[in-house]
Amino acid sequence: MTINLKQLSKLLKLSPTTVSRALADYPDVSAKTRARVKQMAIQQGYQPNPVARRLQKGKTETIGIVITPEQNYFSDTFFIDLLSGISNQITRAGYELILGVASDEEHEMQSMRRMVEGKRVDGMILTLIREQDPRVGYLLDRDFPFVLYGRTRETRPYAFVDMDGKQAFEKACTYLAGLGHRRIALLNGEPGFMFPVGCREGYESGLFLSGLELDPDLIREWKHKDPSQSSYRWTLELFKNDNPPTAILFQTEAVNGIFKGLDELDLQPGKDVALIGYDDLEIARIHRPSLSVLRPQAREAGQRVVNILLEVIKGEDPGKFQEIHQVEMVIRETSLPPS
Amino acid sequence: MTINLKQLSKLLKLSPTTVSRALADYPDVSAKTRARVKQMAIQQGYQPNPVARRLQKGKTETIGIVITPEQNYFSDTFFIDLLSGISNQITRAGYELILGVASDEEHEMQSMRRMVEGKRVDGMILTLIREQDPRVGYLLDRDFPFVLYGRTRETRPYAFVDMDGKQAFEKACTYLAGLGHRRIALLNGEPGFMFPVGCREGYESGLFLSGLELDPDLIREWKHKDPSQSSYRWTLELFKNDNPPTAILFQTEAVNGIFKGLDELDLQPGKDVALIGYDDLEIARIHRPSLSVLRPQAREAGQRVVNILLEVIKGEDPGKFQEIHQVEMVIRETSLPPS
DNA sequence: CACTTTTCCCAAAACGTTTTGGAAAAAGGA
DNA sequence: TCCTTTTTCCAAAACGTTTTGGGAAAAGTG
Repeated sequence: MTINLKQLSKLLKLSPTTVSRALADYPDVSAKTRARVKQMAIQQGYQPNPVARRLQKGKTETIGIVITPEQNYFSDTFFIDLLSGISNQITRAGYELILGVASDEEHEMQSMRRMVEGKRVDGMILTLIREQDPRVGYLLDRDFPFVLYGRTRETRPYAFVDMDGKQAFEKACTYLAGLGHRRIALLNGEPGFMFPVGCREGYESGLFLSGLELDPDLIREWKHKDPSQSSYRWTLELFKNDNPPTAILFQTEAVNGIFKGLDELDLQPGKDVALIGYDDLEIARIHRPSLSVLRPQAREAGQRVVNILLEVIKGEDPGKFQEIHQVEMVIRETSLPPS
Repeated sequence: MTINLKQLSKLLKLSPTTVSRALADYPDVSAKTRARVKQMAIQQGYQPNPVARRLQKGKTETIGIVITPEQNYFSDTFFIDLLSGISNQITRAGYELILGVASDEEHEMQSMRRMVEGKRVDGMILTLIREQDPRVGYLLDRDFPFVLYGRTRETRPYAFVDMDGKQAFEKACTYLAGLGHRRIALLNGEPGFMFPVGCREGYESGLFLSGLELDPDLIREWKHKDPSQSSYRWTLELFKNDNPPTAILFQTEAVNGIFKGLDELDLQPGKDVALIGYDDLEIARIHRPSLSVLRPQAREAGQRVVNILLEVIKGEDPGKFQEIHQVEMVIRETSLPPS
């Protein structure tokens, strides 16, 4: 069916060596034959067999990622944007992306080990990072290239691309305080993961900068397994408070539960309670009133993750690549002053 | 770092041939040495280099899939369930899943061609199938193994796993008619794709079986690019009708727009208008009133797709594998009799 | 015991590239 | 013209497996 290096070289009356080197633009093949080779290669539709090249080069030209749908509530756009950016750059580099789907933490590790120890990938991309993440230690221990989308508690240097959740929540919090809100609640992500840590820091820092007191009653976490239900219940509890909040910060994934809770309490989103979510999901744009959000640039982040990983695979020092991306705030209709 | 076949065989004082054959359970190696080899392999953590094996075997042991997030509104659970079933079986077979992410139809084809012509995969899985789908012709023309999740208009035999949309919508339609509904609307998927064809057939057949007239005013399509907005606008239009419907059938992806439209019209879902969606997304379960749905078993379908593809790769006749899976109906709170 | 069959193992080839280490031919320098 | 340098090409090795095609030793058969 498709042509071979040997067959191609026979056609050209050249050695496979020369053909290979011509295609790779080595200087020791004359411009004339190089052109001749390239033309014939195109004409014959020659493409080097990637498996053979991988064997010879000792590289798989492949990058692995493991997703955990059960834990990571699959926000319609966020993760797909990230994946899209990742895939984009990987293809551009002539690499392959292999995907593992795991149901829980244990299978996640198992799937990753299969890729790493089975020599199936040159590098790993990690998402949904925990505060103590065994994957990071594992990869550092065997000096295997990887990049985190997120951060973890680890003293050894490693490469990561993270969204500045702290800055984002600080910005949202001071913005609301600037509007006159004095009671601002935080519905944070599940404990154990790293991202909510930054969110909380930003929230506390925002309160502090605005001269507001921290009230532990206004902070709670929702569960990955059941974002809507857990946030719904919390919303109801929240307003049993003698001194209920006038604004809520949260991750947009949990918005359905909050809407439902507010609806039940006859509170109008935006009017009676200001809302700012993290992640610009579709629901945020189509809901009436439309939801003010913090918008991370997931696609760009995905591209950076890959570019960095390729550098690390080349042997660059991972510690050099530690990026924290700013998050923009999009003001829509749910961030009004208190009534 | 990790051990080699040659190194392992040296350790065992055997030839690489024998070690390889021992591990592959060939009968021409004695039980004793086979046990010895296996034990040592485990002890040394030997794993055959997949790239080398692939070269020798002339198989990539890899399956490709291309997703198009822009077109395929990524329902939180449906596609992930499918992917999860796919990944599951692929891993079990010792294969790899490589993922392409394309932004549109053109890139979708391009990404697939890269996998096929670049000899990067042994087979392809296709989703989101169009009525006239160039991918199918392309793959049939070069006799390349593939399985469709869905169907297309193509006379040559090919393997597919499809959900019985016709049966599902017929069931939902007759159920609603049985409750006394006489005006049942259909908000269908985007034309050009194959799935909505079956939905419409089922809808029409359901009307017919219930002795109801078909009213073209009650049928419309939403857009993949913008499910909520398009369904929202249609909902508003629908009830401008002199003789508005008392029930709506639709794909759950479009539910947000419908809810929004009904809310604006002061119509209560379930009470004033019965609703049955296709796909059991999270929103269906958490919404109050909870949404009655048609529930395809995406995970099982994904597993079947892979098992079939592996058979086709082995050389089995694709025409033998044409499966249509039944879809169950889950009655919740939005399918009451008309008031 | 001589012959055949079975058991157990292995050397060499093959998969399709890229890299290594020249070598022949052409060009340049005196 | 002879020697050196540059240009241009290539044979052979290597990557790590599996498969092919035996071959020697052990076991069975008469």
